[in-house]
Amino acid sequence: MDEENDIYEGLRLRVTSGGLTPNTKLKPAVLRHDYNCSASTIREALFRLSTVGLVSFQEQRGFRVPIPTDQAQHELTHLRILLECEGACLSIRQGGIDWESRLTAAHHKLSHIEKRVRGSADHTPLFILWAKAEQAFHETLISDCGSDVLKATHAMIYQRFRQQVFNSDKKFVFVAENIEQHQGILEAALMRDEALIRSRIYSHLERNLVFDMPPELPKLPY
Amino acid sequence: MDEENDIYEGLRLRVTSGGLTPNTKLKPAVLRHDYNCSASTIREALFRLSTVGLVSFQEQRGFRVPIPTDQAQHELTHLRILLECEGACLSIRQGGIDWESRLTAAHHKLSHIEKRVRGSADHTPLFILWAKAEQAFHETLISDCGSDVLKATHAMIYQRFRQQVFNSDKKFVFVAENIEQHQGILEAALMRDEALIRSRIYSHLERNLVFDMPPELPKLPY
DNA sequence: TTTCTTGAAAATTTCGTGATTTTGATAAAA
DNA sequence: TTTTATCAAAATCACGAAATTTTCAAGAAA
Repeated sequence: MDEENDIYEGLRLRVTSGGLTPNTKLKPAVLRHDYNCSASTIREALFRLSTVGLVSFQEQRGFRVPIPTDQAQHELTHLRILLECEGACLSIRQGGIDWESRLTAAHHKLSHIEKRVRGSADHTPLFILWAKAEQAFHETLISDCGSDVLKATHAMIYQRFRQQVFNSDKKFVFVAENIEQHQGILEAALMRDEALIRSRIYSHLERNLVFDMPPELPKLPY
Repeated sequence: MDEENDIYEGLRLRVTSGGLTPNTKLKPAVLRHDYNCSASTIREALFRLSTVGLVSFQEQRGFRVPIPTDQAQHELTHLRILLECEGACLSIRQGGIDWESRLTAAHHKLSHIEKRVRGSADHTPLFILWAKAEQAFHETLISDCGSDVLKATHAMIYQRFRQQVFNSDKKFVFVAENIEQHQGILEAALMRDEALIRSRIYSHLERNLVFDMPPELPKLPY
């Protein structure tokens, strides 16, 4: 089980950003050769991935790479907004200098990569790097919310979101506006302005909402 | 795998509302006899349960019934509030007569059981029945939100919440106020009053929040 | 041609076993 | 008394193979 986790991570990477065609069959008997282990071990890892929605599973029909749909993209984006707004606002209230510091650091790394991406014609080679940095930034944003459950739930949704957009036809994973949007989110965090950070997180993710969102929600009761 | 799912469900019921002492070891070699299958099959089901947080797992140390903590209870309650408020408000906007009808039906069932519970001294025999009806009511509440991801996420959190309170010392699973609170939520839904239903969902779950909640959140940006 | 059956090949699920690791009791040392 | 060492019993993990189910191509019937 030392390696079991490596296998899990390896497979996760492949189904989220490995360039696999959606609906591709994932056969334990084949994949075992790539990881030098038995089919059962692969099966177990795939099973775990299916539980979090990263591979689809049908009994007696094996595992497949999930098919991206507009509906799924919308739903995953919606939940990301909900969880990240909540986590960011709680972090603003509870986080200290340490949080600000870690967030600034994460943004610095991300920003550096994004500027390199903007310069180069082909984004592909930098993609893995960028994806890691972007994930780190968004996770740091909610890191001081004080809720492991919220963070774990967000991590699950974020992974599926990343898989969805990477595997969809319109693979415009990187958009130039990201740079200023990430900047804006960082600023709102340092200003400790909850309303502003909500609005900026929403604007940042908005383009992934394929249907109309409900116009406006009233105050939360807490 | 016909039975695999039965085994999964059976084990889920046992760890969530089976009266097992927290931290109890779950040994595949022992449990296999209860389900008439091999240890590997049990292991696989336990693994799936651990992925959603319903059993704890440490490599080379096997599976255990999770230990309830105040922190976990608080976090699970917090997320339930967040997801149910969102799901209920979306259902108010998008749900039709059918939704109202299903919700009324679910409440009717729940209400009937709750009145029986109030009368009897020992709640235990009715508990399974009540738990199912209460889950059905809360799931119906968000059923027309239009997001499978939101519903699946809520289901996961709800299960863990139920396990948490059932396995905690203070096992006051049923409180008399539930009756009027469920009634109040139903009314708010039928009135299509989003602010009111948020407030009532919050009040309903509030007593499970063991720490202070942040005072107030501003408007959401959408 | 289209639809339905047939059956062999392929894939999936379940299972028992051996290798490895942890556990826990007992004894030795500090 | 407290801590450390030892080692047998118990539990966990990975594996390969048997049993079951699905897939799909080729032939029969409509």
